[in-house]
Amino acid sequence: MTETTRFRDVIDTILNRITKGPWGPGTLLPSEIDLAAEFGCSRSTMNRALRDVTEMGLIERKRKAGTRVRLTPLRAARFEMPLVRADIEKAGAAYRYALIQRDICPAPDWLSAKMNLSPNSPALHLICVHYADDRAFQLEDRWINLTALPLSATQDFTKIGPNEWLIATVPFSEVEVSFLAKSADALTATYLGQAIGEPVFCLERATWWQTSPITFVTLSHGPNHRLTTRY
Amino acid sequence: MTETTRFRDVIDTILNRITKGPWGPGTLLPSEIDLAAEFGCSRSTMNRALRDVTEMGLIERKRKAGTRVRLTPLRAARFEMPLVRADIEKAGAAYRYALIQRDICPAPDWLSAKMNLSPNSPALHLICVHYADDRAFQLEDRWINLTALPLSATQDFTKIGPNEWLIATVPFSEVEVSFLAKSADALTATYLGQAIGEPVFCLERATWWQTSPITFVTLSHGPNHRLTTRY
DNA sequence: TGTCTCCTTTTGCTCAGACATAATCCTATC
DNA sequence: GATAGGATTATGTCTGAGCAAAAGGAGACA
Repeated sequence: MTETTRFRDVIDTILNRITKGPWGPGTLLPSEIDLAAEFGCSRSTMNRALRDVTEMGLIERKRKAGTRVRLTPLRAARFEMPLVRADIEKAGAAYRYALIQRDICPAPDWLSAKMNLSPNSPALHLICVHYADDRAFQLEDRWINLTALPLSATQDFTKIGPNEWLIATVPFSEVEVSFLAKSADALTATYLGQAIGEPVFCLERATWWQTSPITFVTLSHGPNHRLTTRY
Repeated sequence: MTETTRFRDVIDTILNRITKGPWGPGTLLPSEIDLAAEFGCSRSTMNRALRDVTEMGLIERKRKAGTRVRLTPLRAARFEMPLVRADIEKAGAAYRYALIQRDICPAPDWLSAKMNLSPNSPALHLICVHYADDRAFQLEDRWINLTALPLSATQDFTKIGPNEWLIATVPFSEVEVSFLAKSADALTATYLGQAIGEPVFCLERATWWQTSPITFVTLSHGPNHRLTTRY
């Protein structure tokens, strides 16, 4: 009698066979139909199980070629990145936002290179701080491509942060996210209340919409910040 | 004529309605059946589309209560964490591994607390370095619960790293991963070739198997390391 | 008023069958 | 032997139907 659901059972068995069982790295699994027969379920169910295992990063599937256990069984983890506001309010703190600096200037070279902008195209440069109970929680250093989003030049960012405005305004399509550790520079140190050179946990996010670059942001966090997930 | 697949079209439309259309945060969507009728597809297809959007983190679903747009539209990102070896070899560098230190001692308090170990239970403590072309790439500081995995005490970790051994030996079930930025301590500085206090990008991973704690590891990376994903 | 039970709605999952599509394999042809 | 094209096969997707499980709501009853 199955306690849990069918496809979850199937997934468990598959995981076991991959990690300890006979299906070592590189193994070509039987076809969906054969597996469905073996497990006594329909192909739909087997398909769903195998799709889920694929998402976990353990197998690769190609039409006609079949299903193969990856040579390097990587595990993929999902990280949720809520709005700063939600993040702060969920922790029970009061959220406050402040615009520190606002500039319109040609995009610097590193930005043009990273986002594939035409050289010297105009950009809106914003620096903001997000506070949790009057403690600085996150420093936001954002560039917005004015060619793609001229509307942002007239937007007043003193009340509503650029992040929330962008989410409400632009549909996302392509996003590149990076996590890294940086030394606090003068600006970061000042606003996050750290010493220069102290480690800062940063998230960089570049966003495109149908190949047109929209925005690039660096989010720097205060000390001891960590991003966690379970699975 | 649909260029792409049906459920992908449905997803796109749903995303559009959420981000710009009439379905603001908190909206209660129509039932699967009604939506399927509106979109001219079967409930299965609609179900898959809605499940996918749920996975993206934009909506929440509950039986009988219905489907609701999340108040805080978080976006989830998937990060792949391959084996160090695979990571290094993919970059075209030669992989080398070294065991620096091996200890058997009672688990320290912070570890017992974090992993929910009984106090002073024996643990195997390993420190290893992973090199890419003779440059130190990653420092691995690992604790293994000897009560759950007594086999590891007799395992020779001078040739094969504990990570690869564990992956091949223990089926994983519950994993907690954190990213954070640390200051390099003496040990890290020595083996990663950095100055003390320099920022280090760290990954912490705790692993359980059926509620029994298996291992806790801190992976510290050299300067300028970053973890990136696109979606 | 409070609580307990039963009913209904909505999502969760499974099934069998079907067609579409990619990619490999094989064969005919030059 | 090389190449082009068709047959084969495994996955990708869709359908319509049905049962299961969760949970809100209504009504009975103390």
